[in-house]
Order: sequence, then C-alpha cells, then structure tokens
Amino acid sequence: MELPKEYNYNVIEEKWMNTWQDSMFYFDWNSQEPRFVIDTPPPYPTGNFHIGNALNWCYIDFVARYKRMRGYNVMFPEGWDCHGLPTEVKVEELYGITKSQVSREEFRRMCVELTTKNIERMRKTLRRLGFSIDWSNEYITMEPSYYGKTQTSFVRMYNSGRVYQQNHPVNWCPRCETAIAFAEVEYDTRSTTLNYLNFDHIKIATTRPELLAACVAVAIHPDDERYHEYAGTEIRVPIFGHRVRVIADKNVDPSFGTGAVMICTFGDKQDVRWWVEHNLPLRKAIDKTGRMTELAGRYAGMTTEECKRAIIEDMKKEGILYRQEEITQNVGMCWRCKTPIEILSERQWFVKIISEEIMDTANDITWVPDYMKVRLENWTGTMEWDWCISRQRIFATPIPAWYCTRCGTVKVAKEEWLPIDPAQKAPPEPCECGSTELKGEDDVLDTWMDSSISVLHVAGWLSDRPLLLPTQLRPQGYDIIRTWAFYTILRSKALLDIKPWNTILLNGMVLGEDGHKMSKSRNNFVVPEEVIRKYGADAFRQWAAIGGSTGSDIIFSWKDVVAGSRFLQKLWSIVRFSLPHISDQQAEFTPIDRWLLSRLNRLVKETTEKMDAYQFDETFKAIRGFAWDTLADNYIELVKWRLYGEGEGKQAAQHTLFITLDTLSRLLAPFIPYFSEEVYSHIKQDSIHLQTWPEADESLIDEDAEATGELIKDITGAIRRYKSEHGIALNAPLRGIELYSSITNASDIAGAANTRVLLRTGAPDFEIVPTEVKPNMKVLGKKYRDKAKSIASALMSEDPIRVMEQAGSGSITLSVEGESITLDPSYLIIEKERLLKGKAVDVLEVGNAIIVIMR
RNA sequence: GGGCCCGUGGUCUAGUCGGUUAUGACAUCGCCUUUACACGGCGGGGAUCCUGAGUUCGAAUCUCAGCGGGCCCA
Repeated sequence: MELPKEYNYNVIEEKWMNTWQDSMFYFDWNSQEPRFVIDTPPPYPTGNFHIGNALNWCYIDFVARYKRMRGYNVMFPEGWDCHGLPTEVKVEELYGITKSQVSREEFRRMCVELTTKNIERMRKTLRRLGFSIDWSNEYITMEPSYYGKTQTSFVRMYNSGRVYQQNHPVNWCPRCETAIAFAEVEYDTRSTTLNYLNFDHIKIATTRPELLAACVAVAIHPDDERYHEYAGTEIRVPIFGHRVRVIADKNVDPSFGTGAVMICTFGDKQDVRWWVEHNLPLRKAIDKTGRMTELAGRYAGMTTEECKRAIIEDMKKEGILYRQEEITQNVGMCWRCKTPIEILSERQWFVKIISEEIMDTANDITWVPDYMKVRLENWTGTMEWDWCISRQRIFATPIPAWYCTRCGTVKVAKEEWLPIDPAQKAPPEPCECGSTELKGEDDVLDTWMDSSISVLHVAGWLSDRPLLLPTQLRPQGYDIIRTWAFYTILRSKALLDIKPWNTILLNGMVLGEDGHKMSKSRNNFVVPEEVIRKYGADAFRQWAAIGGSTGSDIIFSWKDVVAGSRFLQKLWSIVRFSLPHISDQQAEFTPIDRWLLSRLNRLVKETTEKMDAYQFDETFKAIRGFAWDTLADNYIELVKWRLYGEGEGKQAAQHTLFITLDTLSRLLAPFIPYFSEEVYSHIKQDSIHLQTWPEADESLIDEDAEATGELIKDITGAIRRYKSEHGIALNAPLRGIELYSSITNASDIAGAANTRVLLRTGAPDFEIVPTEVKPNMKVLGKKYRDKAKSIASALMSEDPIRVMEQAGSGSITLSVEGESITLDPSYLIIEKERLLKGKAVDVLEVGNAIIVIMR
C-alpha cells in the first residue's frame, strides 16, 4: 500500500479521535496492578479551555499515557469546578438582570444551564487535543452528588471543631457584598493623600479620615520622646468627640507621618492585630454596602468616598486638618471586581488553619520542581487569621445549617440529610428547644471548599469503593499553590489525616509571543482551537513538551508549533520509506545495524529515566534527535543500498528498521498519540495505546558497536561532503577509495558512496608533520595544580616536531622554570598534518581513519 | 519591603556536582532536485555565556555585590 506523500494531520487525527473508545482509558477499580491516580485540576467552566490549561493537560496526558504503558492502572479523571462569582456575573449579563430580581432557585437554575453548556464546549476541545481522560470518573461540583460531599466535609469538620462560626474581622468586598479570603485579595499600588490631623495635643497622620468615627485608640511608639508622656491617657477624637486611649506599641513606625496613628475598626490588618492585642472596643462605621453607618453621625448614608471628601472639607474649616501630602500605598482589592476591600467584623464561618500540619504534610510530598515548595512555605508563614469560608452569594454549595428563631441556636445538618439546601428545606427535626421555627442559612461556601476535596472525591471517599489515598500525582500551575494546593493539604489532613498526594507536579504560566502574560488587551492571545485547526493537536502537544523545562514559564511560539508539524512530516517520510522494507524476520546484524540498535536502546534507557523525572522537554528532544539525525539522516542513507538490492545484509536492515519503527512508535505515543497510532496501525492490527513502553535491552548497548558505527557514519559523511565540494553528484561513483582504519567491514560505506572501498592496514606513505601542541588541561590541571599554567605555556612554546618525537618514545621532558618535568603523552594533544608526496589522490581524515580518494 | 525564578549567536534555548573547539532550533548565506522527505540534504557565517569583584592552576558553571526581566506575596 502506497502512503500519501503528505501527512494529513487533520484527517488522521479526526479519524482516530472518532475510533478510540473511552473505555481504553478507564481506571479499573478491581485491578491488582499498581495504581496511578491523578488529582486533575477541575477547570472553571468558562466555555473556553485556554492555552494555560492546555499546557497543564499536556503534561498530565504525557504522564498518564506513559504510566499506562509502564503497566500502571491509571486514573486521569476530569472534574469541573462550577461554582463561583464569574458565572453569576455572566448570567446577569446574558439575561440583563441582577441576581436580586429573580428567585434564588431561578438564578441558580440559570447558572447551572450556562455551566452545562460551557462544559460541553470544553469537553470537545479536550477530546480534540487527544487527552486520554477517564470519562467514567468525571465529576461536576454543582451536582448534588458532589456538593453533598462538600457539605459532608463541612459537617465533619464542624463536628471535629475545625469549622466554627464567629464574629471576626473579614475581608469584605462592598461591591460584591461578600466576605472573601486572603487568597482572593489582590494588591495594587495606588496614590493617596496622607492627612495630618490635630488630636488635642497629639498630631496624627492618616490616609483614611473617613474612619474617624471608627477610631478606638491612638498608638505611639514607646520610645518616642514626643509622645511617651501621653501613653495611658485618654484623648478626644475630633468631630465625633468620643474619648479613646493612647497606647504605646513598638509596631508603630515613628518616622511615618507624625509618628502617631489612629487605630480604627478596621482600616487595615495592622488595626486588627492591635485591636486583638490591646483588647479594644469595636466601632462599626462602614456597613456591608460600603456606606457610613449611624455611628458616623452627619456622614451616615454616604459612601466612604463621599464621606472622605466631606470630612476633609469640614476638618479643614475647623482647623483640624493642617497638612496633606501625596503618598503611594498598596491597596487590597477584590480579585474579581478590583474594588478596594474593607475589613469588617462579621459573623462568618471559618476553617481553622494549623500551619505546622500543612508544612509537615508538604514536607512529606515530593515537589517537582523542588524549589516550588518554598512558595507554599512563604504563604503558610503569613497566615494570620483562619480561612473564612462563608460567602454571601448564590451559585455555590449551600452551608447546611439553620438558626432557631426562638432560642437562636445554630443547627448544623446531620450527614444523612445531605445534600440539602437549608434555604429551601427545613431540618427533619426540631431545635433542641422544641421549636420548629428554624431559618435556613443564606450564606454559601467558598468555591475552594468544593475543589479542595477533589482529591478525596477521585480517591473514592464517601463511596462504596476502597479509599485510594494518598493519590499518586497532583498536577497544577504554580499560581494556585497558595489556594488549591494549600487548601487540599489542609482538608485531606483534617478529614482523613492522610496526605493527599505523593507527588505534586507544577507547570509554569503560558506567555504570549511577546513574552508577556497572555491577554486580549495586549493582543497576544492564542486559543488552542486555532492552533489545532492550523497545525493539528500533535504539533501543539510538541510545543507543550519542548517549550521549556517543567515548572518554567513557557512562551507560546508559532514557530515551535510549525517545527512540530515539520517533524511529523519528516517522521511520515521515514515511515513511508520504511514500511515496504520492514520485516520481523531475524538476521545477522552488520556493524551499522548494531550501532543503530545500541543507540536505540540507549535512547530507551535515557527517555525512561527522564520521563520518571517528569522532564518532558528533554525526553522529546532526545527522541526527535534520534529519529531525525541518527535514523533518517544517517542510518537510512547507509543501508539504502542494502534494502534496494538483494544481497547479504538486506534482511538485517529490514529487521533493524522494524525494531526501530516499533520502538519509536511506542516512545512517541505519549506525546503524539494520533501520529503514533497511525504509524502503528500499519505495523500491527492493534492500538499503540494498549502496548507497553519499550524496555532497554542492555545487551544491545555496546560501546564498541557505537564507536565503530560512529566512525562509519563519519567516514561516509566525509565522502559525501567531498563529493559535494567537488561538484560530484552524491550517487555518482568515485574511481576508488582506500581506507586506513580499524574498520573491518566497509560494505555500507561502499554502498552509500557507490564506490569500491579497499581496506588497508598500517598507514599510507605520507609525511606526518606536527603543527601544534595543545596541553590537555583537564588532566594536566588536576595533577600539577598551580604549576599547570607554566607547564602549559612551556609545552606550547616547544618545537612540535621535538615533542612528537619524544611522545613516540613514551614521555616528554621539559624544562619549566628551571625544573625538569617529565610528562606522559596523555597530558597533551599533538595536532598533525599529513603531507602527500605528489600523488594523484585526495586525503580525508576522520578521527584516526584516513580516507584516500582516487582522483 | 520580602520570597522564588531567569539573563548564553539576530530570536528562543540546552548545558552548569568547574576542565580541550559552548548544544539545538528558528532566522540568515552558499551549494545540491540523489527512486522517504525541498515542510528536504550538505556546508558556512554569526556568542564580551548581563556587569563587576572574589575563590581557583582553570569560571558560562561556585561565592558576593550590582543591573535588568518575570512571577508570587506583604
């Protein structure tokens, strides 16, 4: 069968995509084989599987396919992390409504509908990219079967004291009107005004005069001579008139502003620290919508901005404000809407953070690359408050709790009631006080409460299956170490006291071609679908493999994708040439066959080691180098004459090609599944993806065979170059070649050169003239240390002819700085030139071989 | 302000437990249609290995400082 000249990736990829059965990649819950369970990141169903996800999934697929071929029972599940504000915002946009205009159930239904559609679109991209996902283990967090588990995890952690409800300062977005966790706070530098105010006899400086009503103390540094006499006294807050304590605290920076600061509830995190430490009262001046409360007197009802302007005006008039200056400061903002956050004290639900437990567990996990662990350490070290898990939103997992309207008791659901939406359903039993008047909790859970149990879900937690914890691999981007990795470790330990995974594999971010983060505004945005359409999934996957080392940021580059598609075409040409010639019949290998097989087995050994270390770039580059350079440009050129003829060695070449093609298909299978399947389908009637990874045959790795083969290859190359330089057609015969070398079988050289080759022993009758003596610093330096330099320069100034004569007798004696030194010839290299004695021949030298070409 | 990573031909990149001539790709220039491939082959040119200092017989590689870039965070 004649293969088409061009590799038509789109036709072939779609053919195999539609042929492959999902069941090929199902995890077998009953298997006795070693298992390899992957805690795949559940993407947010935006509808578009972006290129950063695609890089992450390529890594996962390389591993999943490789491990399957190594005999592991692999689970590569796919989850969807559905809940969250972005979908709420999108639904409001789509329907032109706000969420308060429809019922909660109706709004939730709209979100579910949109999410379902988005998931369907993203599934198509996942399939087209050739990912070997186990669709029998798909999960969707918005479904009751999943969020019921989220609720169970909540209930269990409540019962064990790891979840609690409390009035506590929380980060609050006044626009979204919800509490958020530290992980959701972004920081940006903004310029603002520092206002200097007269507080009776102390001057204070503040960037937030609108919080004057919330002032609960004034703090000064204990060693500050300007103020220390006032420590412990009371002072009147201007405008509002309430009296507050003056406290001394070493955390005050005396050089900032006036050296005196007002403590408010709450202007920033430091206020919260002081508030706790000095047991200060609470004054709430800002409400949940970002407006001033009754406490703010005549400013009540204003937004914080309006209040700030008004209070500044008033204070200027009254001579309280005496100076203003511009400063820059970092402002915490809501990750979603970029509104500056407030810190409000609210009754919220929290998860207790035990930093030591997280770090101990992290230390028991293998981090790839290892330095990424530091990011978790740094983040864990900065945790000051517990994780606030309640959110004032709709599209999320409901908190399964009720409040008794009579006695106020909080009733948390029993496990057997779950899943449940307390906003819609009353608890099946009355309050302890006997009342059946219970109001359901309106708050919902942070979406990370869903996704941080992904690992428990895939490991079979709360199912009738065995619990497969710890799982083998967590693959994820380094940008979500402080969230997903952190929370998952926390939850796995809190719920089951087991680490979630043995290994965490981090991928970098994908940057646009200009080296910046991809964004629509920079116009450097590329979507995977566009790449597939132009060059196919296998070319895209090659970019993911070789774009950079694991963990580093990777620039998307069209030329890498183009290079990938060219490699496919090159491979296709190799296959197209080889297929009519391959044979599984054994035969006596020639030196060049043994050379190729040795290199092939070395490749298998090397790629196996690199795959085990998750070094995809190095693995793929090694395979590509072998296929392109060793196999195509050298081996095939050397054995063509044998394959075309009918003589001795034909069978050996056919069998060598067969082994090589078979092995190469297997090595390529994890990276380019479509191409390797197509090739293998021409070799055997079976899927490459059900085959085993090749094993290196150590007996075929042979230094001598490689040295001999390398020499044959280099000699042939030199002859080819000679022809090229002399304008001789590459297949034209020469008059004759005489070869002085260690080679005993020159038939492939003769075949490739299309010229008779006479093997000669000894050396041709040339005059050998040394031209230069080079010291071998590697050995010389080690032995003679600080003397090496002067020996080297003495060597180089010696007469090369004299040195060569001495080297012939076994040792070289030199005078170095008045001292006589005897060197072994191995300490130096003598560059030589061979002069002809007027013969009608050309001479080429390759290593120790001398090629004499009859003109 | 702290932490992490990175600075290698025009561009991107390998190498780095110190040691001859620094890897490869793309681009560029020259030659070549030889029955797998011109999306190819062969060859050439092109690098202060960011800067400075130190350690060492010897530094792209180790140490320190600086400059520049990216990311995470306060």
